[in-house]
Amino acid sequence: MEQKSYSPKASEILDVAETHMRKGGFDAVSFRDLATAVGVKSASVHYHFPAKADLGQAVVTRYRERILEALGNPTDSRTVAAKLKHLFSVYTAALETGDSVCLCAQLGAESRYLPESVAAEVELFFSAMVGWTADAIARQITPAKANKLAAHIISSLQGAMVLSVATDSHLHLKNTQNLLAEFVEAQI
Amino acid sequence: MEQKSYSPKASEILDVAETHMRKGGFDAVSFRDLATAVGVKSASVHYHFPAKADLGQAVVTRYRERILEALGNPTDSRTVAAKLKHLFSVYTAALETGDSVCLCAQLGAESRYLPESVAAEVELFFSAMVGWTADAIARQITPAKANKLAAHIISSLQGAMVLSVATDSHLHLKNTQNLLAEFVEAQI
DNA sequence: AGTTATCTATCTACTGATAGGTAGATATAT
DNA sequence: ATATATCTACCTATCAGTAGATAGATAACT
Repeated sequence: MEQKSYSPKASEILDVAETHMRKGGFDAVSFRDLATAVGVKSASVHYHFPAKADLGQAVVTRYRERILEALGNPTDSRTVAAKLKHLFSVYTAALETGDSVCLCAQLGAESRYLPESVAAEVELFFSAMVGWTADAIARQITPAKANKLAAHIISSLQGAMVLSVATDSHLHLKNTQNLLAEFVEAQI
Repeated sequence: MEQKSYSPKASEILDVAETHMRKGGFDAVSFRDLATAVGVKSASVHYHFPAKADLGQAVVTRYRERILEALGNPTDSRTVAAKLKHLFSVYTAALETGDSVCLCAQLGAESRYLPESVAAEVELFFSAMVGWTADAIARQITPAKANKLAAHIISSLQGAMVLSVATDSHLHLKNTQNLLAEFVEAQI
């Protein structure tokens, strides 16, 4: 997993693109708007990211790498409860910085209309998140059971983000986290 | 809740708009595409729905009415398990007919970029769904607890739809339904 | 000389929206 | 019954704005 590095301007472009994409989806981002936001012309944005699919892919890849790095090692010595709490805090922070859903909740929903390369990255994000969570909760339970529980946890968190944004009440995410914690405790 | 009635052509337009909107969001629908699909000119689509916000609002309203009608009375004599099973079947059917997420998972994610009137309808959809579910599971538990549990159920189902579409594996929805059923059973 | 990062200028295609017109059905008034 | 008016559902034609993308020039740094 070599972390690709971007020039300062390219990073800036990715920042703006990510923010807009999270709020309005892939089509809510335009080369002109990006260019204006970072102080260049649209042709220069094409220089850094030749086609829009390249831009989308870069945004999602960087997003995944950043989140997974923030999550840390799922098999370290922390307790299951502590890891779960950490996972929750990452979701809460994502919701609060920007008042928008997870990038991949947005793009995942419109998966069928995305360039294939972008959709593949989105799928990879979800696999990685479920994988991390399964590793984090694996103890006495079987791997199969851990996987199912992990998929449910990620699904619930993603959905709760959508409801939080759509109903303008961030309590939905908190509520789902509380009930998930209770449920997982009983399962492990 | 007076059910608004549309002319055959207007209904046809709403059908196509709903399908496209579920797969690609609000901006994935264009007046020209709709017109071509139903065999008229774009100006005629504007005749039925003057502005795009009107179209979006109509699509969401009709969607909510249809789903709630399919759900039936949440306080009838069926068992809680039977009602929950019915709710699940509505979600499964929605996913399978069209291989796309719930209309409001899509629009809810991009809530901040929608015309206000459309966003309000999306919010109403979620309120209605949580309300129905809270009524359906209310028994010995307090209304406050029923509401929290209901919100969690709807959140989880919405998120599971997103993962199902994004990872192209409808098992996510089934998995979440299984675990939800287990959790709710233990709570009531 | 080659690479990097930008520019100007332009292209085609598409967006939502509007103005103004028309054929045919329906309703009202004489 | 007949003439007049209104309504429905479409049409043609057009608008200004924006989309992604490209060609070719320029300047700076290695």
